[in-house]
Amino acid sequence: MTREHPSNPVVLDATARQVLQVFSEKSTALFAPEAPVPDMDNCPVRDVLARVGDKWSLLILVTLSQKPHRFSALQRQVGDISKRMLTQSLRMLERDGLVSRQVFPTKPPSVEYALTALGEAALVPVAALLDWAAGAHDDIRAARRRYDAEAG
Amino acid sequence: MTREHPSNPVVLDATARQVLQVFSEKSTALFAPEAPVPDMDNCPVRDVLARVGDKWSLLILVTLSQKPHRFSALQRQVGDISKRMLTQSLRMLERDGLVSRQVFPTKPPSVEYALTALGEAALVPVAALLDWAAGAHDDIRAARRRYDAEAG
DNA sequence: CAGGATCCCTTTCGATACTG
DNA sequence: CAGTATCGAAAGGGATCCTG
Repeated sequence: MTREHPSNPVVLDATARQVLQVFSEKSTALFAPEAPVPDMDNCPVRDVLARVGDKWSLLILVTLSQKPHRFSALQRQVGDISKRMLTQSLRMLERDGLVSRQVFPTKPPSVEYALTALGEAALVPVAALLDWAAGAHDDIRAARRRYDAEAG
Repeated sequence: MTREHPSNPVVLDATARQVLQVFSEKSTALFAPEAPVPDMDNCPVRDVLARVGDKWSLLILVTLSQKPHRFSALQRQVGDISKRMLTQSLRMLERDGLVSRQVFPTKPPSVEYALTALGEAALVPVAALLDWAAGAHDDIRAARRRYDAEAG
């Protein structure tokens, strides 16, 4: 955060402009100096990308899209996630309103996690991205082999 | 990777099944035992998610979608990225065939980076995700306020 | 059962200095 | 200009132990 930024903003189309503005921490480098710097709590793109990009959130969401799960069942389903990370990931997802948490005061207690409507909606564009990724797999692997082959 | 996995696979629909299979390192916990364990080089979803989720790749792709950029111009546009991370990110994107790199043997040398067709195609589902994120921003922030308000 | 707290190792990434 | 090399701080994340 210490580097200097020359003021040479270029013309970006509206979509990319918005995307960059909400995404970049230092978007002032890309826009007029008087534009307000979006703080991190104000950046939905970084928020969403952080969830999508982290190790477990997406896997949890997809698992919950099948049906609601209790904590332990969720851990078994996801596979090799630790209780620590499962708890932590669920808290973030719950805080963002993507997952609901319902406690049943039985003995011993049971807690059921489920997708909210917002969580289900989130999976729509995510699924599209995953589909693209699956489709582009061959191309990516081919490019990778070419790259590694020359001057490896 | 040391935890044990009971063999209680559940029924998942085909899409989620594929997503989970390519995504989860321990997908054997979710599928039949005889299913081949996808190695990491064979997992396009993790690959793509790693690019989408990391700190700079997406910003670089969006910047390049405007027009090809030289190294220094790209660094200025992105904002507060270090040369180290810019180089590293570009190498990964180039290796995956999303970005092309062309060297002009001038003095001093100049290098131009541009999106490939694959890179442009990748931005389509990514843009959809970003659009959703922008649209869901208010809902997410509202949920967050509610969560933080109660028992903060 | 559903976590919280703690420890510690690994990876990530920024800063800095140097090179063809 | 376009990188490479090295270092250290910070974050991510697993293992383990403890609790209502």
